[in-house]
Amino acid sequence: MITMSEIARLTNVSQPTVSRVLNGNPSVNPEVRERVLACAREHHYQPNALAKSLQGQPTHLLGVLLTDISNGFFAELAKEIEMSAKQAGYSILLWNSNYEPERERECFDVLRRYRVDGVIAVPCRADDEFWTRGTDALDFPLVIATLRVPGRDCVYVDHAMAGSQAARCLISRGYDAFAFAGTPGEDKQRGFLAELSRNGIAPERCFTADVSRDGWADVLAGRTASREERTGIFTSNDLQALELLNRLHAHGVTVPQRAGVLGFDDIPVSRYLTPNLSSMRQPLREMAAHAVGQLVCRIETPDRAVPLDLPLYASVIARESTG
Amino acid sequence: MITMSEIARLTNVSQPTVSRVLNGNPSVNPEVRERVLACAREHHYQPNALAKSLQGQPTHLLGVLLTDISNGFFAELAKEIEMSAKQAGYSILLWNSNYEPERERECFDVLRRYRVDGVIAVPCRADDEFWTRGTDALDFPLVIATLRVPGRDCVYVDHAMAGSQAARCLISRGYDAFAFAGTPGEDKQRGFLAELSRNGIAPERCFTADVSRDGWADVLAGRTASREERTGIFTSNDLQALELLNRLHAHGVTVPQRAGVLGFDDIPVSRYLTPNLSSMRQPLREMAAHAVGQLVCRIETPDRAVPLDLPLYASVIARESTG
DNA sequence: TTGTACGCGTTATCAC
DNA sequence: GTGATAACGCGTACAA
Repeated sequence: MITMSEIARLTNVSQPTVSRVLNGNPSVNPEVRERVLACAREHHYQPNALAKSLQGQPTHLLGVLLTDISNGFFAELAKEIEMSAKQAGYSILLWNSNYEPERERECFDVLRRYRVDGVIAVPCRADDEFWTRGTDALDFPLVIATLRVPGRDCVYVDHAMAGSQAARCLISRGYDAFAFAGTPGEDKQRGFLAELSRNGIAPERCFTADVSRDGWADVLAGRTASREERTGIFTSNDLQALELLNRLHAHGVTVPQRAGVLGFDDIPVSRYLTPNLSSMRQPLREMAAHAVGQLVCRIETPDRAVPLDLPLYASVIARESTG
Repeated sequence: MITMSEIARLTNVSQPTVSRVLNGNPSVNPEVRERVLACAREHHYQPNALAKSLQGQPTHLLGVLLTDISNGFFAELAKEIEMSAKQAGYSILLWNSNYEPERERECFDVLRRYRVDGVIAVPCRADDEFWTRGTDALDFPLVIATLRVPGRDCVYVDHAMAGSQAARCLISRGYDAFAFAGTPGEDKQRGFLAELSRNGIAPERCFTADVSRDGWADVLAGRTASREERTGIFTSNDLQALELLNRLHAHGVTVPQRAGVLGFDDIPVSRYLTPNLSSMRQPLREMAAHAVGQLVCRIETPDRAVPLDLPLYASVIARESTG
């Protein structure tokens, strides 16, 4: 790959002059400028970004640490991040943790080696001290996406609020029994139960299916089939909703008549199902744009940057499965 | 971020000695070694990968150019590539072309700036001269994934063969009318028709629905509903299959009794549908492993590298939708 | 075993 | 307007 010195040699000028030309410095003889530019074009010159960064210049590299990019949700997020970053002039170094905390640390070592200007991360767990210790001397700004980590810059969807919206949706559709499928204790469940409570429905009347247990969908479907009431079910993500629809069908429970199902994430296939799956959409593009924006702000104008703790809101996409 | 020179200063040795310690060169006084290592650990030293590469050392960066990572198929591919690359000691610079050829060229400029050691690419179109001109002086080895580009290293699934397998599957299930949904002229269609032909079924008897036309699924479903025969339908990807299942349902066509549906890509949701969607699975992991392997071989042992043009084969995953 | 000197490609600071 | 020159962090001769 051709270098500035090489162009200088070929055009009989000094290397700094080449640098001036290529960086648009006006104080260069027009003739020389043309000669140099022509030579650079001819040889497809591209500046060595690595050498630049040796002089303390930014690398224009952003590390993006995800748990699992094969998950459609994170894949979409990655795409939005990549697009926002590209627009801001940054390239993406991608890393999957596969939900293994050790991988996360490994990632940081590697990203430091490449002197990335900043990192956007989706931690495996928000409560890991690796992420929470805000005082840790990091070599670059870090923005957390999809999770709230107090004391750090973060953009995330308010899952408790989402749970609450889900409850309101199911209540308004006339369901009179309720169930939640997900991980007991998670924010979506808390919000869901709280909203039911506010509407005079005791939390005990809401059955929770722990999706980490095999056969949870079968159990929940069976339970739904055996009851008189119409059950409104909120699942923690769309794949779980699909599995549940499948089991409900097997148990002869009609959707949305006997049971309503509301998923989460609004994966692309939702709209093609029979019945179409109602779901909740996270504002992915906004999340990505805010994350990149905050990161770039921290990088380029650190003094003007202010801490960011930005909850965004999911929205209900009502289709057939909730009537 | 601490540098070797800085460690040298703190430990009262010269910078090259630090270099020797950190690179495991044995000819260093054990005491000095300990002192240096301790200092390095204390300050979380990480070598500057960029400075290394300035001396002609590899960057250990691989460019990965995809059309659209938000597509579940490419997301999975990206994950497998990332895993293989990580194992081989490389990191990933990710870029989406969004199916825009100009973006592809842009990508190459950027990747050259970062002096990536090699690139794995999924071109928008295999016939673009940008990809086919094998003589183009590239600055790094390039491996094409998912598409065959004659004269270049490539790993891909044989789509014509896949079409043929699809036909055999549907024939064996007793369907006696056939349809293909996809882009007219694509390899899968060619293979599908050829295999039907070999089994005494004239290509004219196979209806092709052009998925680029709005309402194709409705048309195909209507046509299927109006016929006596049981129709075996092969779709170019699973999302199309989902849309079709939806329309077939609307037209009262029972699956798999009156129509069989075989998708392509085997996206994760397939198994949760009612009926479960039969599909064809591409060997993603193998494709990624071969691509990375070939690339690493070209990078690290260029003399031993031989051209690669490797067709892989998709396999039918028979579920309920084909009976 | 250790230190000195140099070069990689670039930017920046000087003189001229 | 232009060309020396130093500096960035590192590896590698070579010298001691």
